[in-house]
Amino acid sequence: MDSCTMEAGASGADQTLCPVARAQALVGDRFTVVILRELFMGNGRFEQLQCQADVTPQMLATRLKKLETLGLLERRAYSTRPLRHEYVLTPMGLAFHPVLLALRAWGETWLKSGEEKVAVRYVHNPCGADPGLGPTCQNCGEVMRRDDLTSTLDEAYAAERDKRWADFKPR
Amino acid sequence: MDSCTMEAGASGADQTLCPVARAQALVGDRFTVVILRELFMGNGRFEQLQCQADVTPQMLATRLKKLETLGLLERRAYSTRPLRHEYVLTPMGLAFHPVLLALRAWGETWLKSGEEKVAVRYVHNPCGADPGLGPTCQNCGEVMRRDDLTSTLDEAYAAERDKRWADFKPR
DNA sequence: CGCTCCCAATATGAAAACCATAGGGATCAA
DNA sequence: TTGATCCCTATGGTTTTCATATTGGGAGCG
Repeated sequence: MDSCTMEAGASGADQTLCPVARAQALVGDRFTVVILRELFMGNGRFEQLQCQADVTPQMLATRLKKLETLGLLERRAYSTRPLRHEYVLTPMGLAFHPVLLALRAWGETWLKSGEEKVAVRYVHNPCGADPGLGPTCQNCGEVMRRDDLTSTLDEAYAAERDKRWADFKPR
Repeated sequence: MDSCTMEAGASGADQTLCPVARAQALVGDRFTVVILRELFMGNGRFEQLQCQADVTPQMLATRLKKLETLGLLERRAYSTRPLRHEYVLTPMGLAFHPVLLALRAWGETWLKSGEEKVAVRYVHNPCGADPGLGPTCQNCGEVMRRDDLTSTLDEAYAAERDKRWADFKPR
């Protein structure tokens, strides 16, 4: 195993008192956040992650091990006979959701041409309305909690994902 | 200039419809987020950034150029005669604050030994109380907006930063 | 058994990113 | 002139990441 990839931040990022720097030392690379996004979307299988996060299997294996070691996710067997595992977020991993929500809001606001629609639309279950980009529901004002949200992919984004999977696994 | 460092996400991260992946393609490396943190703290000078973010000058220069190109910050002359610049966040950069807030909350919650105090304590100006880890003020319930917050560094964290600066610039 | 498919990784060598260190140009103070 | 400060660039070696191919266990099938 490549040791350096597994370490947090080499120099002193894991010793600083700054929580942002600490978090960044764990999560600050090109893949981890996107992998977490997939896990939040319910894709926990190796192949799916590799496809949708656009990661090489090596990087994926390394990241998953790291995240498991850190306690953000755990392996769970979804099939015993051909022993197969999927990756599931732990409470620590689930607690990361607000970061993704904030990143989504920023990306939707600043990184899109006006043409495009919101990639993932939510329904805020308690009030039944679209909560917007958050962090609070624009309709009822409550904080957007993951448990209270139902998500729907925009048609174009769903198509993009389907295509990726189709190209990844040619029939 | 090394071309690859400047590009977003190589393969297709800037073409995906997912705002998280897009944001991650810009910001997803070991330095950028910490640099942004420093800018939010008001440290806009090259040397300070280099010291507090623990980055080599080369990486820092590259990242600053990238962030300027992307529109998150701009160079501003703070001295004309020995022409010196500092780096200041634009609206697009300022809009990134919720992400740092979410990262801070996660880091404070999951990445600290119980011993340590909160590294940065806020006062929520409208209500005068400590808003907690957010995203809404635990006292008055309003969303934590950067403009409404006054920050104080914990003594230990302030000492850590002072020491870094002292070691960086030996008297 | 012999063959193939599926899924989850690993191996390997090449390419890119990154780091440590040193240096350079501009200004100013002594 | 000498030294000091600040911002940034250059060089060369180390580490990480990528692209591609391959392994290995188990199942299904003839």
